[in-house]
Amino acid sequence: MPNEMRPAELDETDRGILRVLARDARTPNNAIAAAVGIAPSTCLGRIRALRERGIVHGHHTDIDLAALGLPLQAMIAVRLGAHTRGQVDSFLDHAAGLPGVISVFNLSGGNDFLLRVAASSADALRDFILDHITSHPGIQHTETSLIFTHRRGAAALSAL
Amino acid sequence: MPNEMRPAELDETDRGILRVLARDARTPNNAIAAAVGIAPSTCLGRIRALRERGIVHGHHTDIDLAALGLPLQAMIAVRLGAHTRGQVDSFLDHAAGLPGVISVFNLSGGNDFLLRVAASSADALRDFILDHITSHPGIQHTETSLIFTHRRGAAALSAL
DNA sequence: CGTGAAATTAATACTAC
DNA sequence: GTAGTATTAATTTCACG
Repeated sequence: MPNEMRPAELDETDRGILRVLARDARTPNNAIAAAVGIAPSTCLGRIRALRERGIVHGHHTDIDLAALGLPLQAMIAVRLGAHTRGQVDSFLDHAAGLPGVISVFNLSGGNDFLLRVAASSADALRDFILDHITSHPGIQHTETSLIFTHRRGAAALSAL
Repeated sequence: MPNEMRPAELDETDRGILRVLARDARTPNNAIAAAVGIAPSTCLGRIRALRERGIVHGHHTDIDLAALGLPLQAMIAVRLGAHTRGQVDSFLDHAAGLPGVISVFNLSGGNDFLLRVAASSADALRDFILDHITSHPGIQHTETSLIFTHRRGAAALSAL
């Protein structure tokens, strides 16, 4: 989600901290400090500043959804009839709050939205689409693809 | 990425721990313990077990890519000519390692892959596609959509 | 499994450079 | 901005219920 941020001046120390945090967000402050060669107290201030500057959004744990009873994942492409800001924002809010939704993208091009969802079964996925997506006002078309596999890239790391 | 996991028996305590970690992966162990009503030492063991059982994959920090000089994000749909396992795996490995790639999905349906990428500019995005995607052997078609906005859902939380 | 106590290690304010 | 130091708090191990 590109927002209001300018390129922001990050020195090599900040980059090092981010590199460590991107790989393991639970790394102790202590260990981060050692990894980048500064004192722990300094490191603490840096991390706090990175959060306050909005460069660090948060820290999330990747949980195996299959282990939680959601072994299926799908991408649902959604097209709206109209494209007023109201329609778009309304659907975005709606979709982000639905159970099983991992992420929602608002896109340019033929499809307006892409939803990544997790489901317990093919039936549950179908029900999800019928109950929460196609039933939403203004939806013109949906198209669902199963996600066979997912791989995490290293976008953040490659930019550091 | 649905893999080999069975629904896995998670009691209410495990679920509580995961709920806390999903929201803030840097929550201290003893705060998690207090939140779910167990001793810190017990909590530590639970968290370790959740990692060993593969239920927790890792902890990642969300970094603002715009602040890192990558203000643009796009979804690139990719279609292969053939669909042998070799072709698919080869592209998956290739794509996941490319700079700026946030995630790679292997899908059913018309498009074989979906790449979420971050770029510094429209030119950089075009270069990325020409240099790394369309130049890859076996690529039949690509289609790029800009990501205007992204919203994180609460899939994990809704399953806990 | 769960715990509580003990030892080690880390987080956090300060202070000062 | 950076670090040293003192205090408070958290992590970790382990013997035991």
